[in-house]
Amino acid sequence: MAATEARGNTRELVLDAALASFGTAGYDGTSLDDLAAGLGIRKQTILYHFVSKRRLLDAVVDRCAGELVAALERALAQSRAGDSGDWERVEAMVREVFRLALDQPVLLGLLREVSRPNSPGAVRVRSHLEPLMARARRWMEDEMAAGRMRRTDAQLLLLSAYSTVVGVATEIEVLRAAGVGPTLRPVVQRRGELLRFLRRSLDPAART
Amino acid sequence: MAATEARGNTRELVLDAALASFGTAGYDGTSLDDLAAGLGIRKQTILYHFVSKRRLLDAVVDRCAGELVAALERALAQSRAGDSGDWERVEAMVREVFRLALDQPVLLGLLREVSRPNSPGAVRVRSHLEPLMARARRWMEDEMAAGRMRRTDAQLLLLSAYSTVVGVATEIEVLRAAGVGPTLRPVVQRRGELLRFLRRSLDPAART
DNA sequence: CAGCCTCCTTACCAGATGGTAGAGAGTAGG
DNA sequence: CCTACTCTCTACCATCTGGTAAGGAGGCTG
Repeated sequence: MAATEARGNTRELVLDAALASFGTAGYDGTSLDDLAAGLGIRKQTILYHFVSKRRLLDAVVDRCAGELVAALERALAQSRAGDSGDWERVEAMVREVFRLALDQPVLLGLLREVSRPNSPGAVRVRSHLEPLMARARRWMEDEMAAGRMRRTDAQLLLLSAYSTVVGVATEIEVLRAAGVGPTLRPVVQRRGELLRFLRRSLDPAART
Repeated sequence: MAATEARGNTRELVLDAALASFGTAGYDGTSLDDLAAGLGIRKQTILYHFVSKRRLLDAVVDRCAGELVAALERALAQSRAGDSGDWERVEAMVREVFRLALDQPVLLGLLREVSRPNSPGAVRVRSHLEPLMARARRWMEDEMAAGRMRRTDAQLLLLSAYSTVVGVATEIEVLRAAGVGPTLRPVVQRRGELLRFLRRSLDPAART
């Protein structure tokens, strides 16, 4: 018992620290001992809550994916409220994702770590993202069929957008490594590029 | 003595395997034992040639950086031979880098691994890239001063281009993870985006 | 042959890692 | 008061890690 504050939220604190560590040091580069030491607790406390390191990663991924889904759901609901066109809806989603990423840069770190081919978290992330992707894809294909969207390869477009977001993570880190200070501008630029790319690909009213 | 083929090139074989493993499994995720086992040799043979795991990574990075520099030097020489304008020269360099990346996708894996914040190889890569970047930056700033290039933040532009290349690495992996087959098209697309971006930023003759 | 050098090996180790077993402390309910 | 449950701890372990020490086999040179 730490006797300090933080009574029942050890679990959450561990998740926070794990998210940060997995995102920066990577899964292999994160040791439970170090993680615990950073929190002033013992490694076994972590294992009590999460059973194994692997499951801890899963829990971190689950929580983050939950936040992402919630954010997207919110953006979708809002853009549905106003009778927006397809393009406005797409833009709202993209902006929401970037907002989430800028609010919590650690999320990007995890995303990048987990996008690595042999990452233990990759399958878990996939299981969360796949339904989202499939849903988005179906929607896009319906809109295309209805002539409200320009015809294009929906899956490839979605994956490209996804990679762009992951790429933002690396860009932020590259910039920080190079000693460039506030990283807002390039991120906003990437967002602009992505939006332009999507618009060009999807919006029937956009110039080719 | 393996008694098989491969006499004096054990060193190169180790470098090849290490490049692949560092690029996919990461530095921490690569064990010397596994690396050696994959080559049918003993871990100590690796250590004989490279002294330590860290130095092995350095050697891998050095070799890759050497290839990159050579490729860029070649592209530069060629574009100097013809009396190309600035923009043609920039384009030649970009195309050369992408060509190298497509020829040897493993290079991208390493680049991504080593672009991670706390990566042991990060400093080594920086020491290779910094002179290149500084040189490019000086050149660009000269051209800007002479009015042959549009004025912009040279460093930010270079870092952005760099991130784009690293981003290509993640994109390829994302696509492969999603089961999308030949990854040529999206890569070419990224190259096109980068070239367009650079042209817009640099070429005085380009449309805004 | 002797000596040296290169290359790869076996033998071994200290430290870190993820994980197990079980006890202690606090709290709630009967 | 006793029991049961939750949470954290100490103690311990098997395994894997990068790394050291030393030896053997082959080739070159004196």
